[in-house]
Amino acid sequence: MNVMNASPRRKELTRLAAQLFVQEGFDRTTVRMLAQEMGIKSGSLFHHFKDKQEILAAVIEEGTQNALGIAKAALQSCPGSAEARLHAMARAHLETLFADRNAHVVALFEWRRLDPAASAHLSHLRDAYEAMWGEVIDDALAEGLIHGDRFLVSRFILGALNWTVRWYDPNGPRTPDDLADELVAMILSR
Amino acid sequence: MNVMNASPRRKELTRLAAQLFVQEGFDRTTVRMLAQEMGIKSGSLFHHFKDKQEILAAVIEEGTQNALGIAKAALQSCPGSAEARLHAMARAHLETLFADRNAHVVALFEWRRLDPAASAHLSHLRDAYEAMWGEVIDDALAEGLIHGDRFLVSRFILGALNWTVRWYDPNGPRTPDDLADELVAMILSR
DNA sequence: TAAGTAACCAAGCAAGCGCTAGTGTAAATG
DNA sequence: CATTTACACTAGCGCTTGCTTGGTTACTTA
Repeated sequence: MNVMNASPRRKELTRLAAQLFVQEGFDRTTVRMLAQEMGIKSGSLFHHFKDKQEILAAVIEEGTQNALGIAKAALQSCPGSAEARLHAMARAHLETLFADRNAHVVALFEWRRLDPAASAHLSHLRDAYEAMWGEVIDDALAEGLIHGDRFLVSRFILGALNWTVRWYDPNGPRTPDDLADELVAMILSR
Repeated sequence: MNVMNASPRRKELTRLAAQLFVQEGFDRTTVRMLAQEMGIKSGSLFHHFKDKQEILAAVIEEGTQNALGIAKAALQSCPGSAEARLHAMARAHLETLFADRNAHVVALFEWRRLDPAASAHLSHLRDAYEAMWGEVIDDALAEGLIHGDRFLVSRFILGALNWTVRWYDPNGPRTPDDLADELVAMILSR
């Protein structure tokens, strides 16, 4: 059953589940499909995960933890100006968004399928991540780099960034960093 | 069966369906739930709609048609500057987004559940809507109101606007127009 | 070498799914 | 008055769902 472990096997199964959840949506993904993708039979799945819900929670937790880690690293290695930190956060956001694209798409669009217990637990992770954004945006506002309402600016920026998963093509001419820089340039007061 | 009619009865059923699709998601909404919400038995549902897919298509078509109508009206009654048209489009977008919030949430987050035929048909409507945005943004770029890549700017703006359905509280202190104005202010080059 | 454990499988259950068939009835239409 | 149309009903078919059961296999450790 392995309630909260992170064996390599389970990590790999989680990765495959994320892929299927994106392709089909959580509800339409059956345990039989998941098992087939993993090369096992559907019964065996329940050795690794308590139930289907736990697979969803594992996928979302994985993505959110990675986002937190990358954002922290980005800010730590960037003690510069508020403008530099704004750039760094935007880049970090898109970096993790496309490095773990499947997990993040699931987190963004299948969150509501979580049962209340899992949702409550994962909300804390997400809140911690958004709090980091809040600080960076506060500093940018304080320095006059951008103008507007603290809350609205945060939501608009995160909305524009998150929505990229719906249209960004990694095989196109632009890198995620290009997107981040262009968005920051667009909102900076000049 | 009523393949493509728009009787008042059917419109009301579509509205109720949109509400349930938002609450539960399309896949988890059963025909029995839909029927109960409509005050009829599940079998009777198939007198109004050919199948469950058609209900989804009706919901999305309703929302998209309204968006098109409102945007056209907004631009027609606003032959002013590019800046005024930008404001008008942003306001129109949020106006329809929250006037028909359920339908638009379904359109934004359940689009992939459409079968290919319905998706192809509705894509044209959506493309027509996005083309209107494209023109307004082109004009704003030409006049130097905003700067950046035509494609990216469009995506960022629509992303920020669409994402509002995930956090906007109509009982809060802000009106949709407030949001639209604040977003436009944020991206205008000053 | 014996015990323990992680990983897996075949089979299947109870519940729920979308949808169909066939029927009844009241109002609109010729 | 006869017919059609719109809308609703009951009953259930055929299938899929998440999950369980009872057991086997392969590897690690004492």
